[in-house]
Amino acid sequence: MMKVTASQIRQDFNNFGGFGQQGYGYNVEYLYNEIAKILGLDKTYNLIIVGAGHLGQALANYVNFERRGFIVKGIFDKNPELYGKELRGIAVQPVGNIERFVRENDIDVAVLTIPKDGVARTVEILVRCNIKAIWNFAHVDLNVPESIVVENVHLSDSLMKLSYGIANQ
Amino acid sequence: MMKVTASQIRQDFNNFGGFGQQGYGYNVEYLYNEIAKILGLDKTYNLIIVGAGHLGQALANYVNFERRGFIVKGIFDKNPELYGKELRGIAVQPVGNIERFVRENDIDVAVLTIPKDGVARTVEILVRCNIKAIWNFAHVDLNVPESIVVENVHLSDSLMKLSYGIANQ
DNA sequence: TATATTTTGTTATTTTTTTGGCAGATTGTA
DNA sequence: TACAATCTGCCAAAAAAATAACAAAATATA
Repeated sequence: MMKVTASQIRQDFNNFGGFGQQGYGYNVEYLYNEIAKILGLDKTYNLIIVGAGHLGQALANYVNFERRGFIVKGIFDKNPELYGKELRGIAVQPVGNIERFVRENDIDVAVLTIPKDGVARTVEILVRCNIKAIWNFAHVDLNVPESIVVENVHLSDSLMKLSYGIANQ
Repeated sequence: MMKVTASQIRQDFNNFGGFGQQGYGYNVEYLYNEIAKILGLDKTYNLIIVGAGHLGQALANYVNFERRGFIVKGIFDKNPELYGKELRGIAVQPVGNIERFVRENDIDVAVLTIPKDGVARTVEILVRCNIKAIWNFAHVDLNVPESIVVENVHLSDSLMKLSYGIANQ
């Protein structure tokens, strides 16, 4: 189903340890929980969304956040018309509040869903208040210290992969 | 800047041919266009968006589609309240219209931004009317013939990668 | 003009990843 | 109880990818 060989799955697992029992198999529930621990899904993290456009709103309503241990604490935008608008019970705030909010609410992760012109300044602020990680949906690569975890979602790249797929059957 | 060695870039290019001139270098504009051709970005494709929720709306307003040769021709949703609502000048239609629309308008690509319960039925319809490719934002893997190009954007996976990154510095 | 420098294409080497094979451990069956 | 059958962990082999090295071709410099 996953288009992966049994051998590869065993090798991959064994990079983190042995989770099964020879001759018997894997206990699926135990394995699932162990993988969750490896991925850090047993911990919870506080999160803010920067950019309350369509994508930001889609993510704010993204149910899986909680399931993965990410708790949406704040939403920010530079558009005054959105101030106070509630998404899942959380009011949109001005981006000027980010620095104080992150420091006071122990925020770990920022989701970036803003146009690229605002990215550099926003990232600077996030770095200054010691954010741990950035989930980056902006179409630029971020310039941050090594210690900050960045996970990019570059939809442009994905679209170009699709295009290549069509062009080559 | 890209954290890739010069050697690797040369190797990668040479999988598709030689684009430079020894001793002189690469003509950047020529190289850019050649890569665009390889990726199929010189052609245009007709596209529909299935699911006009926040994510669908975000993508409908996604400016880069046109730049990459993808033209949004139709938007569909099952929620009657959205019927007729215009996004970038295109009215949302009932999902029941998909089959006829795809056949009549020579649609190449479908963007799936619907909850997972509706996916199987929708994919069946898309396969039946010979869609070429699916850009899949739904949180399930699709069951389609080999000949159909599928590009998955699994945000859950990305979020778990982020989690792993934080858990391991 | 001769020589040094730069830069790509290509081949060789090294490293990494994937696959294959088998021993050890457990369950099922005659 | 003996013998298959099944399934994981681990090691070996094969394949793939990344890196290194160098020749060929162009420019820059003395």
